[in-house]
Amino acid sequence: MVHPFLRKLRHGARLTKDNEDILGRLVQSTRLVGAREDVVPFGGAPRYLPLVVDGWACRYITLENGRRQIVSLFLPGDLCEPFGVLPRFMDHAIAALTPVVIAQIRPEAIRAAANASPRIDEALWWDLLVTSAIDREHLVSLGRRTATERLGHLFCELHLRLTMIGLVDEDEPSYDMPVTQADLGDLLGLSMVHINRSLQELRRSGMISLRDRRLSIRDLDGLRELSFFDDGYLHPFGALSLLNSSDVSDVGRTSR
Amino acid sequence: MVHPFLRKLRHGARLTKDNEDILGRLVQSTRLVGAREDVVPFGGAPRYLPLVVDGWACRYITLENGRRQIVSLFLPGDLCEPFGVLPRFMDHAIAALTPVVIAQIRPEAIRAAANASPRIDEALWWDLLVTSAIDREHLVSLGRRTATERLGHLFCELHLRLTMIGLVDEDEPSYDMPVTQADLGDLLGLSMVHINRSLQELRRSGMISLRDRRLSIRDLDGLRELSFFDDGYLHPFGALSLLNSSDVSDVGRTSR
DNA sequence: CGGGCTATTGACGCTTGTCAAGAGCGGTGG
DNA sequence: CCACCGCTCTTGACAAGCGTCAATAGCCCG
Repeated sequence: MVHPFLRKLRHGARLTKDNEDILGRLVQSTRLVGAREDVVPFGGAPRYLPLVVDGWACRYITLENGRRQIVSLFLPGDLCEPFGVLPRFMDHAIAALTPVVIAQIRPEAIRAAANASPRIDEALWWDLLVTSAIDREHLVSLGRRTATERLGHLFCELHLRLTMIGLVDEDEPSYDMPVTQADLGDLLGLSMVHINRSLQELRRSGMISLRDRRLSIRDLDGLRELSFFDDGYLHPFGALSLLNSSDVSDVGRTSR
Repeated sequence: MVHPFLRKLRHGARLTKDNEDILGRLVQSTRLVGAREDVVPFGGAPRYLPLVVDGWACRYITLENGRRQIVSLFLPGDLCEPFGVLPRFMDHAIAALTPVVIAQIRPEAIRAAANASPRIDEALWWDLLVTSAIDREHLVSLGRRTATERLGHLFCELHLRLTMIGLVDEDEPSYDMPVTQADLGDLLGLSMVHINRSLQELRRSGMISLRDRRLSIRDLDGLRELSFFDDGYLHPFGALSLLNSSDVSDVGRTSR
């Protein structure tokens, strides 16, 4: 049972056994948070960096009129704030979407780990870059994709992110999607009703099936095309060039 | 004439003269990019971190069907990528919205600067946090704000960001807004036509005036209320608590 | 058996997009 | 000097996407 944090960071740098020991020690102190509870409330000054060990969480912002927007989705292995610093004031909140196990990391410790090894440093910066890229694609979805495109794009992204941490059943790819349609609405900037209708459209067209919080992708290529999904932003094979980690052969990618 | 990069970072940490010298040396190598040209193209592996010295730039992503979304807006003093690393593959592009002067920074140099002084380190991480927060609010706009709210929020944000670098005329606050309505559409996830109509609505209601690429804010409080603008996310008085930079008295803020 | 949460469906209306045309303006070349 | 071009802004008419309101059904759990 490899820790999801390690599973993910392995995609960002070639970690040695030693590196993984150091990283593993960072995530030992954990606590449980119930579904729909805040992991870190709005406005506070957190004392630890939260990292999701198990379950799904999110970052959200609530407007004064009650409208809520989920800004980021956190899966197992995801660090909820940039490593290395603690915000002095939370301009957003972190909440559990399902019951979650949260590891609490001290920023001094994670910085020390980065300083201890260039590969850890590389992995952590890679993670920061990928996290930013995910948020950017999310923003593009809200700005320029239709409802079904947003859903399709999300499902493709989750397929990749969950694959990275070994949570996808690969023949007829399927994975658990333990969130309500209301949550999906808040995530994708749509109403719950419209999410429901768009999901049905995706089902009718044979792209997906979704029952009992389990998503099966029936036509991955179709879904990718429909939603303009290009996996380049997830940098599946490393993204940094500060270090010369040589062995990065070229990866076939859309070039425009 | 203080460099806008310094003007901005002063809001993030108490920089000494020495600190500022170090930072000033980072931004000495510059080049010019014409309006509408790419500063860094999609797909490339940049060799420098771009920083805007003068003019306005943006980060954008184009979908395969031609729709464009501007993801971030860069003003003078803005670093266009997280400090400390170079992406090995650009999943987006950086473009000039007006003619811009770009400083080219080597990531090793900026990391060395961060290591040379805790205050520089603090300022750079503060900048990273503020930049992320701006992107998050942008995402909230696209997801949960109407057209006029998005415009109002943008104008409030620009008012603050431009104030930080001394580009706002403060009696009847006004500033230059050198972008086309089409650009605003791509930034706010709307059509150019709808931007035009929404701008007129803001004019008619006496919130703003906008002529010859100059924006005047007639009713700042009204604009803030209308667009659910809360300046907390810009962390105007420092945002980190890694270092004990003591003298941060409490700042009055909306508490939820 | 009843309450609460989630998913579903229908009817209706508003926000926003699309298409198209025209006006204003600065630059350029004959 | 004027005609022409290209860019931006503006306006109108219409259509489409999505939100809101409301009602119902299914399910789990007490």
